[in-house]
Amino acid sequence: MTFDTLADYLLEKALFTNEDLVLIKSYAVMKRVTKRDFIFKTGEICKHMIFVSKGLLRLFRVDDNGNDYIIRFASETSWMSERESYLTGQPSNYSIEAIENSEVLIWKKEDFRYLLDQIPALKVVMKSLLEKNQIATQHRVFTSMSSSAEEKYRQFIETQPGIFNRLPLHMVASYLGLSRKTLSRIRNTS
Amino acid sequence: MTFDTLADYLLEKALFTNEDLVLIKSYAVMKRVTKRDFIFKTGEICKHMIFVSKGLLRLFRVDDNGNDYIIRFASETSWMSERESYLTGQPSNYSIEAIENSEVLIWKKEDFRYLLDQIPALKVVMKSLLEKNQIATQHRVFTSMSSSAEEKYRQFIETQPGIFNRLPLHMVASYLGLSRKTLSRIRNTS
DNA sequence: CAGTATTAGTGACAAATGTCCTCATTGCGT
DNA sequence: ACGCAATGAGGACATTTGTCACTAATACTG
Repeated sequence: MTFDTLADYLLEKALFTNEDLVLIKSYAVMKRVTKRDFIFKTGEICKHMIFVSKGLLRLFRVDDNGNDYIIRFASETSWMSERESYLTGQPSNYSIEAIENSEVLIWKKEDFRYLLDQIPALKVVMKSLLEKNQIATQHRVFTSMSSSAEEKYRQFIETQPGIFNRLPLHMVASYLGLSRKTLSRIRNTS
Repeated sequence: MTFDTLADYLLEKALFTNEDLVLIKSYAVMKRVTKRDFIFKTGEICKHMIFVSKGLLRLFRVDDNGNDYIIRFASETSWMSERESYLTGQPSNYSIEAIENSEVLIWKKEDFRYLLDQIPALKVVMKSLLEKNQIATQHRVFTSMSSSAEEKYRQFIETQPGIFNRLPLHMVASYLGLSRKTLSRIRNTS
């Protein structure tokens, strides 16, 4: 069942009592989304925290020319939300879409804040997550500047093997900031 | 005096009692660094939190070919540290160097953690800082993918005017992930 | 104040990457 | 099962960006 995935995940990360888990669950809404469904659209204000129990999501942004750039993916046992809008309360420039049929758990922002206050272990988990995310993003900035297209591609396969083979190549290109052409060139020079 | 800059900064951000400020100050060590001095070097473990009272620092990383890439700058009333090493306790891939003669306040990691525990206002300030930093970094990832060299340059001037005119151009190039040649081309096509 | 290091610019050329288009194949929805 | 949409590849060409080498101006240091 969908919530078990979260429970297992949490218990792996920190000490949660059964009551903690029940409380967390009580505020969660389970949602099934099918491939290509939007969970969240540009212009909306992000008022939810999302946990992916099954499937795969993408957070992306569209530029003035209509090209889209994937900021990050979230597969099973990953959290997803648009932090900027979530924190500032401003309309978001990003969208969240399901790449596969997925199952997610959703909490309202206020409820999640309440849970963070009530359950120290949850706070610890989320804080460590943020830190890791920050480190990963900074690393990505460095890689995007210092690595060739080919290196970026190889690194992506290495560091995200589980996700890589579930993605159409144009999404890999979008994530890496490359054109499809460049990507297909790289692949045929290996 | 150096510490006053911090006090003013903090009082602008949140409510601090006089005792709070005295406590924060009591753990701080003031340091003057001259242009080109390193505050922190690759390979070391980052065990300090730094506040820039005066001057300008850069956090950068060198790749295998010896090219360096600036991750971020920190001028007066900015915090600086290498979060990754600071959090993980692992040797850092980054260095911190003074671009101008600067004055900084330095706290030991343990002391700063203690201060965060003792002074809720400080925690609030630092947390909000992290969030802003996260948002800015994510935005930078998007810009690095979606914008041309020229757009990146224009955006940098717009968003960091105060820092821009204190930097040699090759550092702007390094921050933007461009070659010096590209940057000078851009500047002469305006 | 001399001398060295730093900085900005540029020409010639090479390499990387992008754009636009076409085509074949796969796979999904009705 | 059929048909359209999505996917992956690639040819031809344009554009961007980088590399290397050199010059000139400026700024800093002893």
